[in-house]
Amino acid sequence: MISHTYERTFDTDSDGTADEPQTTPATFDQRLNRILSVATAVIAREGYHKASMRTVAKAAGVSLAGMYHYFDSKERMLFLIQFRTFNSLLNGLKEKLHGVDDPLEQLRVMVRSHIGYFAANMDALQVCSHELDTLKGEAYEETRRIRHEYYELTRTIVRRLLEAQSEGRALDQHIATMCLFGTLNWLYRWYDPKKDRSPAALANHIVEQFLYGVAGPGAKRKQTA
Amino acid sequence: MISHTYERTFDTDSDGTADEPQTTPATFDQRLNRILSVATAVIAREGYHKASMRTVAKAAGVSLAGMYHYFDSKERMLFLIQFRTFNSLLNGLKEKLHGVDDPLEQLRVMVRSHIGYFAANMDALQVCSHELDTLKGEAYEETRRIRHEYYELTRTIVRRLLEAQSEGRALDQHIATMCLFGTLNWLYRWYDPKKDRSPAALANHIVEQFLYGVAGPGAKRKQTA
DNA sequence: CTATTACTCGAACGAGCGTTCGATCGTCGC
DNA sequence: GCGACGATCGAACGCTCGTTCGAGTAATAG
Repeated sequence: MISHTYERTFDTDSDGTADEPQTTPATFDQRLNRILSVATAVIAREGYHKASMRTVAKAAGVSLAGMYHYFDSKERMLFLIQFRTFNSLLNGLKEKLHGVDDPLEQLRVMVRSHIGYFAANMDALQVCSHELDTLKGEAYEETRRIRHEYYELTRTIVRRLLEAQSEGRALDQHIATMCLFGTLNWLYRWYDPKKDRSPAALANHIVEQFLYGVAGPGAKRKQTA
Repeated sequence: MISHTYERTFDTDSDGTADEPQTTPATFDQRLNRILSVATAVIAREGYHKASMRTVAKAAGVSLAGMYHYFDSKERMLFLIQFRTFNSLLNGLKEKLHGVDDPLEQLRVMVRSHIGYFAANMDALQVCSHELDTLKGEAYEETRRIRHEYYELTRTIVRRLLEAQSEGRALDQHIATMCLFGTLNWLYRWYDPKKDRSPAALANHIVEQFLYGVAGPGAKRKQTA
């Protein structure tokens, strides 16, 4: 009853159209997913430390004690949210990147994938961006591994982009990548897909700006003081 | 004993070399500043909601009850930290921007100023970036006003930069500005002035990349799918 | 029919929280 | 000398927190 908490199916379609009759109204995973989804919304709104298990339980329609049949602690609840989100994000990117070789197109795919995922899972990505350093110990390391893989994937794209332009500019690939992540991870502070322009349009804008800057391609350079 | 809490001197040099003999070891403002400085460090490390008044008091070398002679609540303590930081940041930028007319040079000044301030006040800027939505009501509005002025100042620079290049690219000034802020506000997650390159070098990199992108000036364009 | 299992919950525990109270100690104006 | 005041603190209050416990229910297996 402890170790089963996240070894079960990931990426459930979250749709209970099974062929079995409704002996139980939902499977364990479906109920777990619903609680995690509610918890994600609450934590996104109030922050991890301020959000209480009581609030989440009430919002999810279960008792306080009932929560502890799905995870053994509040910290593990956050871990599940982050782990699943990072996993989805990474696997989605890997999938969409399959067969794409041109680094410029790879960048487009990466940014579109990230912003698309953000638009579809705003709360989850907000929690992942905001509570990056909240987890401790082993749980932190486990999420860090996934994030690092996501980072390496992106940095490789950036490196190839930087190599493609052979001018003497010494742009550091690590800094360039972190600037891109800064742009993307800051989205949750201001971007609202329902009010602002579409995710696709935003992705195009960000790619364009990341590639050619605000001064535009072919702009005359001034020396750097 | 309530209303005096932040109408006093800002921008204190935080250096207690007064000419008076040491009747009291420090003035009220100096002690307040020291407590706020310690509180900033603790909040930067643990986050606002997890950081307790007891922890801050212990770290500052005062009793728990003694804290409440300097601010009437924990929330006001955070407000003071944020208000003073945003004020310093904004006033510093305004000052450095004085007499600079070229928008390209203005951008350079803005990024240098921001990163310079960050390197000198990492904890404060981390707290301001991370706890942006923690304050509520009037206190939130007051800090928002300063942030908005800082934003407008930057957006004007970006707008003039975008106007300078008359090509048909439709880069949105708001999005472009938020991308820049994303890059800058995300610094606290990865940049360490003691290990990484100097603030000046980082500022140059970011300006260069923001202006001309990673594909470089004069790069051949491909149409956007 | 019975024993087991999965699940849910009300109630409580102990710890930590922000804040307040009342007393104490110096320092200064008078 | 003395009352007022700024500053400080130990102790406590009331509350919320994460977590646990034990009882209860319904479905399942033998």
